[in-house]
Amino acid sequence: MPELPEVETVRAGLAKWVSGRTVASVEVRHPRAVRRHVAGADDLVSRLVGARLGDAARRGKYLWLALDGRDEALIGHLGMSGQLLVQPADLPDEKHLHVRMSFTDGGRELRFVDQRTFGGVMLDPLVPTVDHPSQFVPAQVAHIARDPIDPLFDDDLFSRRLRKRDSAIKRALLDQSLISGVGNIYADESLWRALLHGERPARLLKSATVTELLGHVRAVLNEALAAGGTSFDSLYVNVNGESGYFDRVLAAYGREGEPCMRCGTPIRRSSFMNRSSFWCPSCQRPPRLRRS
DNA sequence: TATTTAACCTGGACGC
DNA sequence: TGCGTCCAGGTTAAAT
Repeated sequence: MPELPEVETVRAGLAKWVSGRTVASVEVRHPRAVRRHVAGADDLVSRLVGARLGDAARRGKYLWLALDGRDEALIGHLGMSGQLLVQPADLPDEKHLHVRMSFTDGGRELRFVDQRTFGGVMLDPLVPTVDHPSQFVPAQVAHIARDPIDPLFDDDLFSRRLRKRDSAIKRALLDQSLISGVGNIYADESLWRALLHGERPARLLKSATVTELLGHVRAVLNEALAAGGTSFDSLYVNVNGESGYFDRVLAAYGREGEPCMRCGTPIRRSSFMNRSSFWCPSCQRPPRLRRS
C-alpha cells in the first residue's frame, strides 16, 4: 500500500524519467481515474498536450509535476493500488491501465495503472503554502500537513496540535492534515516501537512521549524509504515496476498470532476504522478507560 | 466546530 | 468448479 516511502520512491522515478519532457498525447481510458479533474477528461487532455513537465514534488502521499511556464501542476495520487509506470510504448497494456501519456521525444510512456481506482490524476492551480509563502503547492494539496521527513516540519507545532486532539493517537497519526505520509502500516509500526497503544488518548500524552513517538515515525519512514518501500501483494511498485522489500522487517503489521519481536507475546489484531490494527498486548498496554 | 462513520472499488482468499 | 462473502485501505463527503 503506498504510504510516504512508496510515494517518494515513485517521485524520484518521475524526476529521473519524466521531468523535462514535453507531452505529445494523453489517452484517458477510465473516467474514474480523472474524476477529481472537475473540468473533465477532455479538458485535462487539451491542457496537457504540448506542456513541458517540470520538477517532481511531493507532500505526504500526493505527488505532482509543475507545468513549465504555467501556474498549475499535474497531480498524481496512488490511492491504495495506483501505479505510475514509465514503460516502453510497445509494451502490452496493463489490465488496469487508465491513463497513458506519450512524449514528443518518442521515448517511454508514462502510464497510470490502478486496480481499485482509488487514486487518480488531475491538473490543479499552484498556490502559496501557508507557512512558507515562497513555496507553492497544488490547491488540492494545501490542506495536507508537511510530512515528518520534510526539513520544514515543525515538531513543536505538531506536538501542540496533537495534544489538543480529543481522539486516539493512531487516529491522529492517520490524519493527513496533522501529519502527512503515515498510513495504517507505518502507524502500527511506529506505535509498536514507541510502546504505545493506538487507542491512547492523544491529549493525555506528555510532550516527551510525543517527541519520542515522532522519532520512531521518522525512523520507520526512513528505513522503509531506504528499502524502496513496502510490498505485500505486488500492488505497490516503483516507476520501473519493481517492488520494495521493507515488509521483511515489519514488527507488528500483518503479524497476528506471531510472537512479538521484543517480548514473544503473540501479536494481536483488532478492528479499527473499518480496517485492522496490529499490536503487542504486553508491550502496548491498552488505556484503562476505553473510549465508547 | 470537531470528530466519527460510511462509501468508493476490485480481486484474492476462503467456506460451502 | 462455482458461487457468495469477507477483507484490504486513503480520502472525503456526510453524519453525529
